[in-house]
Amino acid sequence: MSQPTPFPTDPTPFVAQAEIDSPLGPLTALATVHGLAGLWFDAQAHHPGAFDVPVDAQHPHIAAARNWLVAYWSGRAPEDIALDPQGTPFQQTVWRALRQIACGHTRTYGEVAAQAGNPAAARAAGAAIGRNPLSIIVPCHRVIGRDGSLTGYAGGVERKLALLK
Amino acid sequence: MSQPTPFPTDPTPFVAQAEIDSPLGPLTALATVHGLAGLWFDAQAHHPGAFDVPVDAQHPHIAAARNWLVAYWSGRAPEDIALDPQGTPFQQTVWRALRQIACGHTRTYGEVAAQAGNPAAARAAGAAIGRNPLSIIVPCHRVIGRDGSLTGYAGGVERKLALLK
DNA sequence: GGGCACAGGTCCGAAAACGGCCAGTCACGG
DNA sequence: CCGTGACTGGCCGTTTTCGGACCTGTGCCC
Repeated sequence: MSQPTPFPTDPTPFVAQAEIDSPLGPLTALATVHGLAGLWFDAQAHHPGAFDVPVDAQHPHIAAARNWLVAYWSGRAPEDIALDPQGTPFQQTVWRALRQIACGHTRTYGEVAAQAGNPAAARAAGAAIGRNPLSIIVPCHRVIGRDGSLTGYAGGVERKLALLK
Repeated sequence: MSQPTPFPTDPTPFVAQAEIDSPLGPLTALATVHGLAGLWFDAQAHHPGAFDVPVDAQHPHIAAARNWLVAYWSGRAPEDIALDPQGTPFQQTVWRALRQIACGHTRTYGEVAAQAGNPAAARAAGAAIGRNPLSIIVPCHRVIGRDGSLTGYAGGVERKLALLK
């Protein structure tokens, strides 16, 4: 195993990475053969650090991510792209639930937990959301506290607010 | 929860306890509605301490244990009795494996671990064996080191040796 | 060439700690 | 009489830490 491996066990190896600029700061994209595996703001919380993976800005999944972001920032509806985030089964379930939150809507942590199968796991859901490897694309920023507070965002609450614009 | 609860979570409550004498010293027996849950030498290692459970030497499962022991000490083959030890899944598996060691035979910790599903978990098996709540009945004393050494016994190595007679 | 003693090493569960939560209280001020 | 805010105590999956009834290799002594 050569990578810093931010994930417990690592079923699918990473094959390419690249930097992508954005209005909110530079992003690092990471891909497996199956799809986009990561998209982090540089220096955000839970940033997995540097990867021992070749830089390839032309890799299909990374190019797709760039196109997705271009559309997103320009206000158009991005097309679905192949995603392959690595995580525990529970985390996968939570992230899948997040993708179903339509643009412009919000959800509470408890609701996300319920949709993930366990209404009582709100706190665990919060932890899973915090570990979301696909910033922006998986809209973890659309989850807020039951009382309406933002409560937190790995990329910084100010970014969370900006994304909810 | 009123008991000292030696077990992580306590699925089945205890319903009766009693003292039983033996050639190797007094034993404390503990029962759930499903069967015998504990049989400890007094003052042995990992002894769970006193229980807030009524003393009932006539309880069916405890009486069965007493009969079992009488047969055992007299050299006869005891009949199977209902057991209900409380523990983690891994521990249950290990204890089940122990029961399959025939009288007069021995097994190494590694072999027990293998039978429990993970050949590399010899050390963890040792820990599980040490927590065996059913002294004598579950023959944890028939497990020895790969090199033949006794290596340990919660009730004291001298008892382990005596039981292997 | 055995046999024994002895340290490392490593590995695995179990137990404890950790949050991007939530509901239930209680004490205050409007 | 409500609304608000601080505080409390559970909840739950993950992560980290810990401890051990092991095992294997080495070195020394017959």
